[in-house]
Amino acid sequence: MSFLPAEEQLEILRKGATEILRVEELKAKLERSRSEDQPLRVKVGFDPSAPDIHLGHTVVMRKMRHFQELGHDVIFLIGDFTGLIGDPTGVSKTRPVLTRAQVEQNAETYRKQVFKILDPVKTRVEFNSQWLASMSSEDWVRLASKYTVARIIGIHEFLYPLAQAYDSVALKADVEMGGTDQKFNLLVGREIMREFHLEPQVVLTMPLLEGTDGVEKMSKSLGNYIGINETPREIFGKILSINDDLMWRYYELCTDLTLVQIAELKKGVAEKKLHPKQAKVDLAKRIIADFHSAAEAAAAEAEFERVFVSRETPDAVEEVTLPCESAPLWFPRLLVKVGLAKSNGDATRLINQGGVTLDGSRVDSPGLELRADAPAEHLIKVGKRRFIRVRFR
RNA sequence: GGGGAGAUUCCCGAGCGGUCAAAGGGAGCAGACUGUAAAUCUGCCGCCGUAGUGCUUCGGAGGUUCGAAUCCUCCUCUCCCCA
Repeated sequence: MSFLPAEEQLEILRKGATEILRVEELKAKLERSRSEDQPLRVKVGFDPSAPDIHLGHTVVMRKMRHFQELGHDVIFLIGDFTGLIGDPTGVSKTRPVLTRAQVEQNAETYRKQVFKILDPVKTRVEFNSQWLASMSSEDWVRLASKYTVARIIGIHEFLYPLAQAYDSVALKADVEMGGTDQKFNLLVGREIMREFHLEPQVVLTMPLLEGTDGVEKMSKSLGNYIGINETPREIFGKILSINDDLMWRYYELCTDLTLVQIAELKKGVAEKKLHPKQAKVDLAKRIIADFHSAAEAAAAEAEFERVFVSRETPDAVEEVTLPCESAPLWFPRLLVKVGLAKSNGDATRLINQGGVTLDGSRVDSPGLELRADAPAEHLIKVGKRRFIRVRFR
């Protein structure tokens, strides 16, 4: 294995990073790694309770891949033990205690998704319960004594970063990465490693990606996320619906285009040589190609054009099968049944507002009754994008 | 330990005996305009087959009243100030 010169590696690693503490140390580590022909150990911790990876997570994962491409080892650390404590950094509420089996299952889910981005050969998956669960109270006291807190904080607020820091000790991490919200925890790792007479890890933080609303950071609980397991069609739609300004952010953090290339695109849009929608379409295709394939990305685009520009029916529509009934079915009730409305009143409202289409024509009266006494098929559309095919059988 | 302030529909926040299913804003949803963008405009935004002197909702439990989100009592929780 031959490594690129430290300077060149550094340049790649720097792209997109918010902060590197400290750059000189990273450079020194890269140089040593090169001269000794030893890869660096790059550690990133993940929460075991939320195995649905979304675009926000991929920002850091992309950087992990950069390390892999440069020949380094990446440790995908599943915080099954720290998960019990709960990270005080986020707004996370009390977490349910996960069983061994659940953790295993979540880990499996992680693996499936993670390797869409990371190189499976160069990725080590570890669980921190491996070393943390077996620690005695004495060990904990000893560990805690290595860190002085200036201000008085809650015990678990203190425990979490400490445990995370100990992970770095156990793994002898050279680099730890995380979102900017992780900075404090990552820095604790440096200090604790010093206490253990290890060379402190370099801390690299990546920006937090805004969700589709463009305001809050992307998170599952806020519902503003784009999951990498979503269908190409869904991802395409979600990306197309983000604000134009936000698209540049996604370009920077979710593609491997260089800053120069991105600036070029921006300029194109500013000079009206490139339609912003086209730029967004390209973005969506790039992202989909990463998690699925270029062919699927192209298909998603074609589908999108058909459904929204030509106003045709998508080819994959969710289907619901209902038994035939001799009595006519009140339409609003049907909407509730298939999950397109919350209540009859809600359904009625949607109809009154002209948002409901049945078999291609607008439903204009909430009093509509549908015959359901013989097998039949209907296509219902609510709003611009919700389709359901109902089958009576 | 002492003294204050408060808990309202998804969120913020008004209401302080009837005219309150509860102002206003945000979010969300639908429509118009578009590039399913943003911004903007319009409408909706508790449930009940659209109806009523209807039902359920204003932290929880009781009480006072013809009538309570609004008053009283107790309870739970949150915040602030003094020690």
